[in-house]
This record gives sequence, structure tokens and C-alpha cells, in this order.
Amino acid sequence: MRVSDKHQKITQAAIKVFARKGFFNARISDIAKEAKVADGTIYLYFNNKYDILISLFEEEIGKIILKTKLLLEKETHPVEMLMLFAKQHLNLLKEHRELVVVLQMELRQSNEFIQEYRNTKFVEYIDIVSEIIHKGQDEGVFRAEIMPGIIKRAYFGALDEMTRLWILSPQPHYTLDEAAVQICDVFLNGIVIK
Amino acid sequence: MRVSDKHQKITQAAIKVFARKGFFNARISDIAKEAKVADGTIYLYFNNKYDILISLFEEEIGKIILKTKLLLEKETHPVEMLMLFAKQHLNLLKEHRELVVVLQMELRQSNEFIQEYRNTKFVEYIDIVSEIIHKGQDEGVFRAEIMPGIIKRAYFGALDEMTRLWILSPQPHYTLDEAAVQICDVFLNGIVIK
Amino acid sequence: MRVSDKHQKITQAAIKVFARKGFFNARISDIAKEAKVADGTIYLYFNNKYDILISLFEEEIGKIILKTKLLLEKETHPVEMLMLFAKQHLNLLKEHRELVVVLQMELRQSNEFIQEYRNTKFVEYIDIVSEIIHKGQDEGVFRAEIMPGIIKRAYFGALDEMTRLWILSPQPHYTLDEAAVQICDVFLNGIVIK
Amino acid sequence: MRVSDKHQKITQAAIKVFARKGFFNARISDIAKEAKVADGTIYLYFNNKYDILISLFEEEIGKIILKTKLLLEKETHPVEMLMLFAKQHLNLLKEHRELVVVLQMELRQSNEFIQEYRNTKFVEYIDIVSEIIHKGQDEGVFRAEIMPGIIKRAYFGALDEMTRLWILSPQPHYTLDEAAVQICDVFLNGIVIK
DNA sequence: GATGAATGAGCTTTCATTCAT
DNA sequence: GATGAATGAAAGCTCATTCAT
Repeated sequence: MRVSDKHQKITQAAIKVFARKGFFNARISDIAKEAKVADGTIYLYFNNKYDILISLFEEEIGKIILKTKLLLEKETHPVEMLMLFAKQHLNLLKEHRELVVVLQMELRQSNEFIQEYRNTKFVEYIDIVSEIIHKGQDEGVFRAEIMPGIIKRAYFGALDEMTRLWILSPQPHYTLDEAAVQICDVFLNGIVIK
Repeated sequence: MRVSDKHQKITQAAIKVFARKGFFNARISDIAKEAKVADGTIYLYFNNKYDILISLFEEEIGKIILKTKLLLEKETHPVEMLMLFAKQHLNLLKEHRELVVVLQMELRQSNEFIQEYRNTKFVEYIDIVSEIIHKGQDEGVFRAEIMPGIIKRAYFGALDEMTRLWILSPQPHYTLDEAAVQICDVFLNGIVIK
Repeated sequence: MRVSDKHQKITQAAIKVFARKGFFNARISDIAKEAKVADGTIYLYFNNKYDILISLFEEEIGKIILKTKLLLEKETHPVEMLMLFAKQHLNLLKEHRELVVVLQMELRQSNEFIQEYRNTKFVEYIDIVSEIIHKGQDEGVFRAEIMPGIIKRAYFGALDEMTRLWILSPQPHYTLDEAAVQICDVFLNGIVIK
Repeated sequence: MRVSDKHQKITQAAIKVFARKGFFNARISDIAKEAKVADGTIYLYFNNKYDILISLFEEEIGKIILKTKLLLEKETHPVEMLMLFAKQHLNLLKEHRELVVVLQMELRQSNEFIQEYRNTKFVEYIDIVSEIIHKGQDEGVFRAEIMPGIIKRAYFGALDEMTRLWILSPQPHYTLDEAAVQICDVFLNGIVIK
């Protein structure tokens, strides 16, 4: 058995348990049980409970960034790229619901270490948006007075809030696609040169 | 000393402590110390630790909603109203930094009880936005195809993400006003009829 | 209002509360509520929680001893007297159920102070039995080889165990009178000279 | 170390501590210290403080019942059997003083859970007496009008009260054997057919 | 005397982490 | 590497008692 197998099993178990119970209410023994390993085994792969959250975050967000960038390579038009980003972001919920819950909820702790970490990795993800905006401005498609550093966050925040809505309401009023279309509509309308 | 004094003192102390250490890492004795009361005194005013968070949330968000609505009464034009909402939301940070941290962080965590509670009161706040959008559509200022139920969340989410940035980075690249202006610019451009 | 009124009210309230919840699970505030006085008022009449139990015990057992002795004055024959004692003892349950529960249960704590107290007062009560046995032996009715110091306890213990049965089982198989008759029958048969 | 070792160590420690301080005044840390384990270890073997008392009771009374029944198998005459029961009951004090204190004191207190539990196992013990009485009646040795259901309790109560005396007075006036002989004398005299 | 808000010591229980096997 | 029994620090909460009013 490769070392990474156990590591993976524990990470995946932690995602499930953190999503279900929250970081603080999750017990190491819950994760161990879910991963079908002994409690002590977890400490062969992680330094402590926080480390599991941090590692999980680092690895999974890395995968998402990679996947998103690959997807965007197929597009060249900034407008289409922003729409693709939105769809991809909202679609995470379908395929990785538990992970999204963890990213949404548990990474909001007012714990300096977590926040520092969250920021570093998130910036990489959000910067995908600012790069698209820059590209759009360079190509004369987006308004020059738009500040990518602000709008990348606004765009991400808007999508993120929609995600939160779906996580919390089991019976949402809107579909993911409707939301994606609406949000892109407003943002694009707001930033393109007409 | 009026009864409400102790209640107030504990609430304000809890905001400080929760903002500093997070809900789970905050100890009752921390709050008691900060409020300059005995540990047991807290239980004369609150049922348990959660109850402090819930009460705090209910009271403070109530004040914010009231204040925001009062402020908006002075405006009649939907565009101005949305801009006022944005400024007011971002300004909360200046006057009530610790409270905003608690609302941002601790009330987003995946505790069912908190989430359920949070939802009802939060909806009231966010609905201020959708009401403005409705009004704008009725007056023929905003595009009819905009769905207020989605855009209210997108708008709030965008502002909220900016707030988070300021909470986490002590030295932000942008001022609050810059951000407010930019976000309003994009959104309004995106939703007004030209 | 006489001082003793408050004292009485608290004592009676304590009997009810101790019977219902047990000494340790009873709170001073429960007793205060039941007695319709403030918590602090209790400390004007009693030194502490144990003191309530002790006082209650001393006063109530005193009343019982007095009542029992008065009743026995009407009888002269040792056999009849023992039977009367038994009936009287078992009858306490009917008229003072809560008090009997407290005496039965709460005075069994392995608390030296309580036990010492219990012993002193109880001896006075149980000695009523040994005095009757002595009298019976002097009159040639009871066997001389019977040791009153042992049999008084056996007799009391037998009756006491029946009491416990009624306290614990809401639907007992036997009536109080049946039990009294049976126990007297056996004991008297066992100690009289035939 | 076998699992049962820790369980046994904790049980025996609990008996000592409960006997010394009483159930409510005994702290978990007292038991842990006495058992030479960590506080938390206790919770690997017991659910809570009550559970220790209940388990202890179940196990120990079970042993006593077994031992008593084995002992009685050697006798066939009802009179001898009752005498043997009495001796055995009073002898428990010599060999298991602390356990007897717990059974006498702590398990008589008005906790509903304990009472309910106590009843079932205790009945099994006391029923040893009623079975002997039945046997004696069947064999025409004991009077037919004796009600075993009542007299079993009277007999037990008489012995139990003697036990209490020895627990409380370090310097008793009578020996255990004297007491056993006297009580059996009276009871047997009272129930045999002459 | 009477009140009841305030106190804070005290205790059960949990659970992240360790380490002997 | 893997285990899981054992650890013990830590904290939420209770409640007898006090004392200013």
C-alpha cells in the first residue's frame, strides 16, 4: 500500500466528517472511524487536528485551481471565460458538495493561522478572475476603469454567496444555471464596453 | 445597576472575545473576565454559550437592520439607495469591527442551530436589497429580467467578500470608498436600463 | 408572623423537596420556592443545607416519639403494646408519607455527622420497643433469654423494611394491616412464653 | 494487562471511595486516584458516575447471591437453612465491610434510577428467604399461615438493621453470632409448628 | 428581618495526543 | 508502520452561600 493511500483515505474521511459535524465538533476518532484506521495512525500523517484541515484545504483547492485553469485553456474570449469560471465554480457543489461545505464553513474561523492560509491559496484561485479581467481590458473588451483587484473579489463573493444559499437550503428557489446566467449577465453588462 | 447593564456588558464582552478567539476557542471565563463579572453571572442572563452567540446576533443584527432602513428612508431613487446600502454595509466595519468579525466568521460555521437561526434574520437584512431592486424595476429604472432573489445575494456576497478582505488584511490595497464605488458601478451598470 | 412560622414553612417545604428529589439533588432554591421565601431567607433560620436535614429530622422524629409514647400509655399489656407500636409505625406512612421517605432514604448517607445524629435520636425511638420487652420479661410474659437490645432492632428493622417496600412499590401486594398482623404474629409467637 | 483488570481495579476503588465519602460526595478523581488510573480511564469502562454504582451493585450482589445459594445447597432442613442465611448475611460485614456500607447506605437513597435497578436484583436475594419458607411450609415444618412474601422482608429487615448497627458503632454491645442466634431464635420460634 | 442578584469554587466529562506493544 | 488503551488538561455549567439594599 502506498503511503499516499492512507493519507488520501484520511483526507477524504476528514472532508466528510468536517462537512457533517463541523471542525470543532468533529472528533479525531470520528475521522479515524470514517477512514477505517486507528486514531493514532492519523498522527503518522498529520501533526494535529488543524493540520488536517490545512492540508485538506491545500490539496483540494490545488486540484480545483488546476482543473479550472485547464478548462479555461479551451476558451479565449474574456466574456466566455468569465462565464465558464462561474459555471465551473457553481458546479463544484454538484460534484464535491462536502468539500465545498468545508471550504465555505470551516475556513471562516477567526483563527489567524487558518485565515493566513486561506488567504494565500484563495488568492491564487481568485486571481484567475482578475487575470481574465486584465486580458479583457487589454483586448479592449472590458472597461478600463474597472479595477480587477476589487472586481475579482466582488465576482467571487457573488458566486460564493449563491453557493452558501444552496448549501443551507435543501430546496432552493433557483437552479444553479439560472443563477450563473443571471450573475454573469449583470457583471458582464456592468463591465463590458458597449 | 439596571439589569440590562449586565446583559449589555456581557454581550459586548462576548463580541470582543468571540472576535479575538473565535466561538469555540473562547472560554466562558474569558467573557466573564472581559465583562468584569463572575463566570456564574453569565448564566443568569444566558442559558449557555450558544445562547450568548444567538442573542448577540439577534440583538445586533436587529440594530443594523433598523439603522439601515432609517438611513434609506432619506433616499427615493433606487440607484442612490443601492449605493447607500453598499456604503452603509462597508462602513459597519469602521464602527463595529469586532461585531462584523463575529458575523463574518463565527456565524458562518456549520452548526445547524446557528445556521437555522442565522438564516431568518439575515434574510431580513438581504431583503432590503431585493426590495430596492423591485422598486427600481417598478419604476422602470432597472431591467425587468433581473431576478431580485438572485441579485440581492450576489450584491450582498460581493460586498461581504470585500469586508472579509479588510478584516483579514490590516493593510488593504483599496479604501472602503473605492470599493463601494467600483462595486456599485459594475452592478448598477449591469442592471440599469440604458 | 411568628418566627417559627417561617421556620416551619421551610421545614415542611424541605420535607417535600427532599422526598421528591433527594437531599443532594434538591436545591436550596427549590426549597425556597416551595416555601415561598427568598433563597437568602433560609439562611436566617438554618446554617446550611445539612442543617435543614438535621433540624427537620430532630423536630419530626421528636414529634413521632411523643405521639407514640402517648398512644402507648393507654395500653398496659406488653403484647398489645408491641402490636400498637407496629401499627403506629406502619401508619406513619399514611399520614406523613413524605417525611417517612426522607427518614428512610436521606438519613442513610454515609456522612458521619448525619449518622451520629440519626443514631442518637433513633435510639430514643427504638428504645420504646426494648422498654416494652423488658416490661414483658418482668411480668413473666416474654421469655427471659430474649435480649431486648437485639430484638428491639430486629423488630424495628422488620417494620422498617416493610415501610421501604411501600415507598418503593406504588402497587404493593399486601396491605399495611396484613403486614402488621403477620410480623407481630411471628415476633410475638417467637418471644412469648407458652 | 487484561481489560478486566482495569475494570476490577476501578470497581474496587469505587467501593472504597463510596463507602468512605458517599456517592454524591465522592469525586471521580478520588476513585481514579484510589484505582491508580487517570480520570479519563474510568470513562473507558463506565459511562458515568452512576454507571459505576450500578455496575458495582450488579456485579457484587450477583456474587453474593451465587455464594449464598451455593452455601445453602449443603443444607436441606429449612430451619438450618434460615440460620445459615442469617449467619452468611451478617458475615458479609467481616469480609466485605466497605461493600456492605455501600449497599446499606448509598443504594437506599431516593434516586429513582437506583431504586428501580436495586429492586430487581435485591428481590432475587431476598427471595432466597421466601423460597426457604415455602419449602418449610411444604415440608410441614413452618406454619402454613405465614406469608412468605411478608416474612422474607421482615427477616431480611431484621438482619439488615443489625448490620447497620455494626457499621455505625465501632464498639458494638453484641457480637455478630449472638445477634444471629437471637434473631433466628425468635423468628424460628415464631414460625415453626410446635 | 427579607430579598435575590452575584459570586466563584468545584466537579463531571470530553477528547486531542501519546506511546508501549 | 499501525494500533488503540491510556492519559490528563481543560472548560462548561451548577448551586450553596453571601451581602448590599
